[in-house]
Amino acid sequence: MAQEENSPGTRDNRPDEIRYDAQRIEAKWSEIWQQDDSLYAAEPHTTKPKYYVLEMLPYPSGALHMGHVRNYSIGDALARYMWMNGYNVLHPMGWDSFGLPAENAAIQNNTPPREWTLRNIANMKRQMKRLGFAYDWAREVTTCLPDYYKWNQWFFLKFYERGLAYRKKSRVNWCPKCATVLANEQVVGGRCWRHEDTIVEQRELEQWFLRITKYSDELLSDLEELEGWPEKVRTMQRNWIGRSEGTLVDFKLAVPAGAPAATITVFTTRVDTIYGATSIQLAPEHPLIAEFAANNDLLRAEVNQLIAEQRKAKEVGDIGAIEKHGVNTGRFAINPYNHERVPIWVANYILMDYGTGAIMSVPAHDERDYEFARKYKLEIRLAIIPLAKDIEETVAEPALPFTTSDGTLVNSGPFSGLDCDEAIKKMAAKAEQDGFGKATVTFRLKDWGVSRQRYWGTPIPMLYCDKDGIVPVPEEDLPVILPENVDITLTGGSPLSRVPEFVNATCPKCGGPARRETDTMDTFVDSSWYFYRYADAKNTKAPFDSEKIAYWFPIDQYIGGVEHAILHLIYSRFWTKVMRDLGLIKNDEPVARLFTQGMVIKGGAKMSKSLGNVVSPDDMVARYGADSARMYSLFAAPPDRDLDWQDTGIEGIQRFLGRVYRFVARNASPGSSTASVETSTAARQIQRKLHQTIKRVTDDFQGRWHFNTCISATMELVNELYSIEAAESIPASLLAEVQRDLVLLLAPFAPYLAAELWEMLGQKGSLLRAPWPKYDPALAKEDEIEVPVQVNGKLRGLVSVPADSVQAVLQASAMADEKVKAAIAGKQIVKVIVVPGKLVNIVVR
RNA sequence: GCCGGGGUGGCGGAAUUGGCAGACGCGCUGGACUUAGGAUCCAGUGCCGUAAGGCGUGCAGGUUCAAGUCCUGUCCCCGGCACCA
Repeated sequence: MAQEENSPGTRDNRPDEIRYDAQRIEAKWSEIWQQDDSLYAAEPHTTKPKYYVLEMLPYPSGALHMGHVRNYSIGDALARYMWMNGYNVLHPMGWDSFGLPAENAAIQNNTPPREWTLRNIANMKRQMKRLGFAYDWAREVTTCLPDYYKWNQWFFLKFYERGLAYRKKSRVNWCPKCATVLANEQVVGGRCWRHEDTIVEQRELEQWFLRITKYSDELLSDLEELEGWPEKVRTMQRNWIGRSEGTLVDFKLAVPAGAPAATITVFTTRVDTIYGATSIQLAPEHPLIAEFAANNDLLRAEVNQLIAEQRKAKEVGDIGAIEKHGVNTGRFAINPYNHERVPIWVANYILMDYGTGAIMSVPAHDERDYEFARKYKLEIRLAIIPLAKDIEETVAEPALPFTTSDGTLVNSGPFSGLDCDEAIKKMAAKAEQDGFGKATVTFRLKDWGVSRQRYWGTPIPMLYCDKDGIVPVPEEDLPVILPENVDITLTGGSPLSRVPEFVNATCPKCGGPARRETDTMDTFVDSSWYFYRYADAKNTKAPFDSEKIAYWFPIDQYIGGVEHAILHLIYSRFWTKVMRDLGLIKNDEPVARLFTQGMVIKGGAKMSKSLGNVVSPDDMVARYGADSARMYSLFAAPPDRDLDWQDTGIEGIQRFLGRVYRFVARNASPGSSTASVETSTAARQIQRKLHQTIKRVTDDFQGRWHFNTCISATMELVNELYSIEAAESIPASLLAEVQRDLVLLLAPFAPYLAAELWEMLGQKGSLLRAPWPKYDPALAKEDEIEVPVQVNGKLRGLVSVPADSVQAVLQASAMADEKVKAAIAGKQIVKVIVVPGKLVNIVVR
């Protein structure tokens, strides 16, 4: 019988007690695992099917938080399960290690960003190893090192060659706290994604953009194919891309005869309602307004007011909530369909950055226009009669005509009588034919601004020559190394611009002096393709070998937080499509299946320093062990939901692991039991439970990933073992089987304990390559079941019958039950419903 | 406003196809072992009721022999999008 020594630190455990000492076991195996870095390596030449499981790489902020532990525990359990099922598994890890916090830390602590970052990586890597995650560290990717960012620069040059990277001056989002530009995707409700209290300003700057909009249609349509992605994420991306079909229509300004007439182009999805247009509404920042206001200070002031209102609304984060407010410019435009003069207004609900910044206002068929028209007493003119079925609900307020439903056109000249759908087509065709408009598609998605006015990022490999203009750095000169010992202050402008050795360069075209681009790349560039690098992390000749990508991609399972649903996950889809078009890869999409796990919260709130409810993984590991911390993060909730961390909950897991440990330790060398599985009902019961448990855990891995129920199933098995063990001895052969399988079932969740018990059972070789247990449906089947008996739908009794009992037997047993007899005594039986294997319901009157 | 997800004991959560609501864990109560118990083992634990029994899955209806699960309406919570023309 295995025995534990007393640990000196604990109060005298009695010597005959076996104690689960997680710290001792985990220290021992940690040591063994450190010796062999190839332990979790994928096999280079194998006939096994491949499986690429990936968790989103962390930013090296300093230490892991429980959200990481949960994320990696899910991925690690899956990786181990797939290994045990005979797959060639790729399970790598890396560091998204460029970014602002390193720079901010540098300013605060006077530590260079590189040093700060590498120190954090070392610590987090230590934590990951201590938690026992099975990563192939030989493939580690660190994005802030030149061997990685060189390829960011290389890709940038390829993008540039293809016109997918370009420089332009435009209004961009500026976060004063970050002291840099932000991409549209990094602005949330008008605020910085990293500084929720900071309102993003607009600045006019010259910046580098990546032409993601070239792929708008494909990014949208391919979402349909991503059946392994959560619907929620697909919807978020669909909304973000924001495709909208409509028509552009040119309204000419009404001017005195002979004068040149400017044009206002409006975008509308409902050109069929254009005969109901009673005004034009311009965005306050529309370029034409400067002209209108040239000699009109009052108008200028009023428009400035509207601009201020829009800005205010953005700050509040609810642009729909502000009251509609507009100004009549006193000008008119001509509706090209009916040649009618309509007044031109400026309104605070029109956005310059969507469509054309100008709309035709149709109060009768648009809610916002309706509201606006009523406020300013503009004409409301009907152009659509809704279909009969919609009339009752839409014309609830008959005083004024209003409907947004489809229907039949009226008051619409030659188009009267058409259905809306047909009218849209014909009217767009008419516009195109007569040269005053056309059908078009607009997107909400904008090109990706990647310039950042900060230091800690990939230098953009571009030069500016007075003679040759913008000149790309030649490929052979890559990488453009990010210099060290740079003075980082938030004085504005890029820190690199204050490093003359960096800025001053030679033009590769003319050999004359050139100036280097001093902005760095958005860190989302780094994470857009990092998972390809894992397939060939050490390649110095290319970002990767295409053959290797063809083998590993797409990623079979990607796991991470939903907060990246539109940032990282849309950029990396874009990057994949560009790489495909460059001929580097074959796959259209990077990720076949995506899983977004819930957050780890405490006391109903997100963990945060200010709330003081942060749970530290190091602390949990020290108190309960890595196995308990990992397993609890899987047990406390299904992985897609938020998890409320409770310290008493993790104690329960530790207790359970102790029960497993003691059971196996006590019975590691089974004695000579005379009982046999065939003769002992208790043994049969254990055997059945074992096979049922294997089935449940296996099914959950294959299907819905509810690891919480996997773990409770295993707990039930252990509870059963305890209750039987006390009563009688278990046949030696069965005991050996059940111990072995129990350890295998735990291996994905509690790798340390599983390794220890595996050894204790005298098993040789890595548990990771041991085959996952198989269940036998015949052995899992119940012989006898308890069937509930209802009378009028209320539970009145339970009868024990053979599992395969036919209806008649079930009914007879039910009728024979004393409680049931009492319940139906003196009543007339109307009907008896018998569902074999489920229940009996007797309906009486 | 639109699109997702959710609402079940004191708590985290089970119930995959309509078929014993509350698995498993926490907490709590009691017991055993013990010099000791914050270790371990055993038992109990939805609510009301001494009991028989009744009531229970946000709320109100409906379908059904049978509803947490299906249908209609409604309220609340979380996440995303939003004067998107």
